[in-house]
Amino acid sequence: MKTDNITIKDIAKALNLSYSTVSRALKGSYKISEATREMVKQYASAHHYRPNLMAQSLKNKKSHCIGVVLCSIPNNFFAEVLSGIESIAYNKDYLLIITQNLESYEREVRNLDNLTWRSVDGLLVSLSTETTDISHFKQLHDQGLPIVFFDRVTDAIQTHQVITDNIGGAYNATSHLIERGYKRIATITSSPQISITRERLDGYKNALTEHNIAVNDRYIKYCPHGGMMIEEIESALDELLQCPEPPDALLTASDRITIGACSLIRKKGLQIPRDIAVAGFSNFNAPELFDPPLTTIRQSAFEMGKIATDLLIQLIESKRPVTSFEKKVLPTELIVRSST
Amino acid sequence: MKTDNITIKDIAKALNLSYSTVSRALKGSYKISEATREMVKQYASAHHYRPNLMAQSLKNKKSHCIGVVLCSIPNNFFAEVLSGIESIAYNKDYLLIITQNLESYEREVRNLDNLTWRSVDGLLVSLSTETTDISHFKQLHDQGLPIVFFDRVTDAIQTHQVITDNIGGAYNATSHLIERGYKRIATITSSPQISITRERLDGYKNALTEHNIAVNDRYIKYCPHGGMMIEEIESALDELLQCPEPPDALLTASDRITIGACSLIRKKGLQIPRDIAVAGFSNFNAPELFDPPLTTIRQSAFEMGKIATDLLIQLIESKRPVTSFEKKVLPTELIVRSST
DNA sequence: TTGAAAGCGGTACCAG
DNA sequence: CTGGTACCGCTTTCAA
Repeated sequence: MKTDNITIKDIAKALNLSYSTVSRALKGSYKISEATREMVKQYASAHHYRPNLMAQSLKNKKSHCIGVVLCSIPNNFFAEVLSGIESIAYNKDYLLIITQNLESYEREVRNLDNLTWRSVDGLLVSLSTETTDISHFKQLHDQGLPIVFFDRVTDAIQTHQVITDNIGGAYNATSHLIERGYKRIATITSSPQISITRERLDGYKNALTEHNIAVNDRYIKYCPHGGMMIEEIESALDELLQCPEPPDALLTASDRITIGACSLIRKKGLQIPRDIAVAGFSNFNAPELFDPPLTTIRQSAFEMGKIATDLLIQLIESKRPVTSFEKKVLPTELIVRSST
Repeated sequence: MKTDNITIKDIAKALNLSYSTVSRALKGSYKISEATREMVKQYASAHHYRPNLMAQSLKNKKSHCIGVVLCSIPNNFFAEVLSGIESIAYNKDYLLIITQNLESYEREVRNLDNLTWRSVDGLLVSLSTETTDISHFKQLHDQGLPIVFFDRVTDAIQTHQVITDNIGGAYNATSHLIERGYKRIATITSSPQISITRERLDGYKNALTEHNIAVNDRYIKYCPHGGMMIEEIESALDELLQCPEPPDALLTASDRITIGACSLIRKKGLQIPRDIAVAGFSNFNAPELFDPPLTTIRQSAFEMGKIATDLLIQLIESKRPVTSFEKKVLPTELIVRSST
């Protein structure tokens, strides 16, 4: 099976050295003569020596694995993040274990359990929409497992965070709608408990308030499962449309909600933007092909994955305990098209 | 670090048994008295015993890891496949190592090298558009590494394959275009060397021939990188439009090509389907929102991931060498919308 | 600077 | 049915 790799013992025998000498030479230890180190290294590379990672893991209690916790792989935004994660992880020779929880708290817990069993060296986490109790993460973190949160984060655990400028993104989009002349701007957003919802809502409210428009709670609708089920988007939309003064513009707070809402609006025979304008957070790769071309708030998803992974690997490989943590905030880009 | 798991030795000490007895009891070996087996199992579950996977791997030379080789994670089709792979792998307690090669042969080889170093138990492979020489896979396969190919496959290695009914999908779409009255049907497809290109082209040609339309080679354009670079789509499209008799309909053979072509057609000020009709392979989740709503050939991507993973795990866990291999062909669904 | 040996956590063979 | 022990491949004390 596999390539029958040569081991340290083979090298030792061939060179008439002890195992330990070979091991030290390969790691470039200082307590080794230049000559033997060179000899060993030469022999090793000539014979394509590759350390057995399982043996190393067993010994060092380091698996060189990173666990990824997120809701759904085929979600455009997360797929792009994953691509960024992969690009860094692979260059630094970390292996990825990817789990998806489909916005279920229960699956998140179960996946986490599995990941720790696999003894990952660190965790990249974006919380599920259902998650409020984060003790499963807290416990691991307290035991010393490095964690970096991205996108949907929590302040209850002291560690690095990489997020989008959700406040700014929502603020800009809402301001844009206001400047376009829309008066009754509603929003359909994700579940109330996750960070991105709070922040996007803040940006939305800030923009309204600054423009002297009263925030109307009837114009704010939540999708407990982040739009994973189309029904929750539909009922949110229906409630909005049945308002005495139905909204003339809509800010949608995620890929799934944006697409779902557009699709439903069309099904109801309404026209965008004539009947209702739509601007949404979305990382679709072709929003200009939509009918009408969609005004989107685009996030730096690939970048987010790269930065989070970089930070995590720093944590994992740091010799001394890290005590100061960063909160990286990535810019959004508002791309105005004819849906608004 | 991590949960300080209890080991077999701890159990042995606590119960005054030998390591081997405990080990056997846990694996449900027959040569163990009912009484001790029960006792051990009880103690183990009471103390949350979890076998150390690294130790097991080292001993058994099985990593319980599956390596995935594909071109790009954020590609809709592959993201869906991945989701299917994850769903099976996770249930069967396999870990995924995902690599992307961005359609580069060189990266594919390098990734593969890394995967084998990681000593994966098996491989799920979809070839890059650049790949013609598959000796890197062949060598591993000859050494006994289980491999299942999906989507972009090769017949040069005797193993399971899971593919889309590309011939049928392209045939149906082309026939549909013919029936709609289009006379000059062109196709922009992926690189000539990969299986899906050949098959989709066959389906396209079959449909034309059956309807007594001559196959015109000037109407067949390739994208060597599967449309990864927009320039290759653009030059393909330009050449088509500059034909003496430019096509009145276009069959696009992948997600990226479909989106890219639509986008370029629009940029050129042409209208779909008035100036040129478009039907394409695509797993976008909202083709009905496009302008115009897009006629698509949808593949069973999630299903493909599930089946491929199932087959691979069967291969991995099979006691006796497997000699008969399956070629699973998954149906496509032609969804007619107004772009044709 | 080098070598011998213990041990990481399991598994499996050989005795009894 | 159970215990003892060698070993998977590598790292790391402890001696020399």
